[in-house]
Amino acid sequence: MKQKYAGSPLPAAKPQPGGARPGPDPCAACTARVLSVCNVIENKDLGRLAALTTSLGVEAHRTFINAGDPADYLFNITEGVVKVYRLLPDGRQQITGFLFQGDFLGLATENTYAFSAEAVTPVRYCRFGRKALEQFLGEFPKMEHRLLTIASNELAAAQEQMVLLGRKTAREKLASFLTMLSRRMGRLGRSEERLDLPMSRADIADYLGLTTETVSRTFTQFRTEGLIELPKSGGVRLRNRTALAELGDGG
Amino acid sequence: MKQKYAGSPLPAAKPQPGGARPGPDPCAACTARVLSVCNVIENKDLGRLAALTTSLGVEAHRTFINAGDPADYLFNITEGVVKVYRLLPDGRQQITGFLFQGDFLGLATENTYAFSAEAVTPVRYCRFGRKALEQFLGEFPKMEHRLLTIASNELAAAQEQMVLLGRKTAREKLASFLTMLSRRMGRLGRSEERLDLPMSRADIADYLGLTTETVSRTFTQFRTEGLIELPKSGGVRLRNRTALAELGDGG
DNA sequence: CGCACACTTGAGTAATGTCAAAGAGTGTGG
DNA sequence: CCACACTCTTTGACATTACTCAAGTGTGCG
Repeated sequence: MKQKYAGSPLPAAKPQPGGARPGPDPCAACTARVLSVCNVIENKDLGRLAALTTSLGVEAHRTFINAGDPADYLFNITEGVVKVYRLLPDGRQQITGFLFQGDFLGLATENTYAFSAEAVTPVRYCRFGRKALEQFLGEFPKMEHRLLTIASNELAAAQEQMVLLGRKTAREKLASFLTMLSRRMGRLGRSEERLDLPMSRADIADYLGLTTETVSRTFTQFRTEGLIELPKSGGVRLRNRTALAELGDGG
Repeated sequence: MKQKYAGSPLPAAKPQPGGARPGPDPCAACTARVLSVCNVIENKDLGRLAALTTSLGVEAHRTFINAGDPADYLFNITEGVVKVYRLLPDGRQQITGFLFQGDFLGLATENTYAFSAEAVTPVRYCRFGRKALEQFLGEFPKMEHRLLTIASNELAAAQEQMVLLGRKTAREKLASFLTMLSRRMGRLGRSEERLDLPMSRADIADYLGLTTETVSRTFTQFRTEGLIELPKSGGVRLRNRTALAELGDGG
């Protein structure tokens, strides 16, 4: 199996970059805090937040939210990559987003989740009880305000993705995807040129509304055209980010 | 021109169902209030809300939000149908949503709008200054909470639309659209069987990621199969809503 | 009455999907 | 240590859905 992360055991409490560390006040030590919803809570109140939080790890390929399950928790990804998706009855899948360090997950107005979420790599997250978090939000309106900002951002991203799915060609879709990922990694302080691509071709296809074959062929096209390199070690190197960004914008 | 609403003049202050009426406390008289974000504000505070509000009307086919413009206002649709859309540089259009009575519009985190909005029929809306509304939200956290609920609902709808755009066939897309519209009209207390379809075939196509021709052909198919009727007077009658709903769900 | 516009229908095309097979990397067990 | 099995990816041949281009129909408005 080529799968880089399959079955790798995930130590329950191993301190790692971006992970919430165990201890009396894990939130204070959380290296993902600056990236996340928690950054609006002052140090003196972090203990309160920590009290609602459980830090958990899941191995790659484990589904930790199932569509239809009671929506009892909200999540904050502290490490790893998550895919959020919906299924049609016959198994067709649409991935609605990939989540990274600092991303928030679980906003729902129904009593059950309308989506599923699966770890693409080994993942660590903080889990909040819904009821408890709602009470906390009542006391800290700053956090509710922050959540509204996050939701607004996601809404804008969702609209952008609708343009991609409804109106872009396969080439434009893949170029958009690589550009988005590159910018995302930049914001996380990682390389914008050399991307890991932890998700499979099938996942990329299910995110872009294509098939694996079309994704693969388009990668090959881009390589042939000198836009990217596909090292044997995996991942992708963007050789011409400007051209990719323009192509992705339909220019 | 078949266009039912083109150029029809819109009296600036004519009282009409769902419209905010002029007067000392227009919000108190607003028949769209129960449907909208404003329903969390108690009667005694409605005057405060009314003070930030301007009730305006636009004629059909007028664009009242332009992508790229400063995001100085938020909107609450009180009457009519609005399309929200994004454009690619070469003119390809993706409609991200149709808005009806009571719908809220304008959440944005950037300083400029990332989308455009155009009246499909004559439209009336309440307009809030962004700064003023933000201050108001600080005083009425209930309203901020309500906005978060609205944003969460929209997020769920956006994910549903991504499934449609990325994974459904033309038939499934149109069936989903008709079903969604039918349920929407039901919630507004209108007929779920007899739909107006104020938007053009081109708009429907731009919403579903199709062309007008494909939308037209699929309508004809549905009519041939006895799923719908297409009266000369316009609109559509759903003859088998159950079958349409199943088709739309990919069942 | 006739133009303008939206909608429908038809014919042919192109982009992407489907089906099939081969290549490549990784882990397992002999 | 090597061979096998497994999965992911790539590539090829072909099929199909939906798009493009084009013409024709219908309706409202000037």
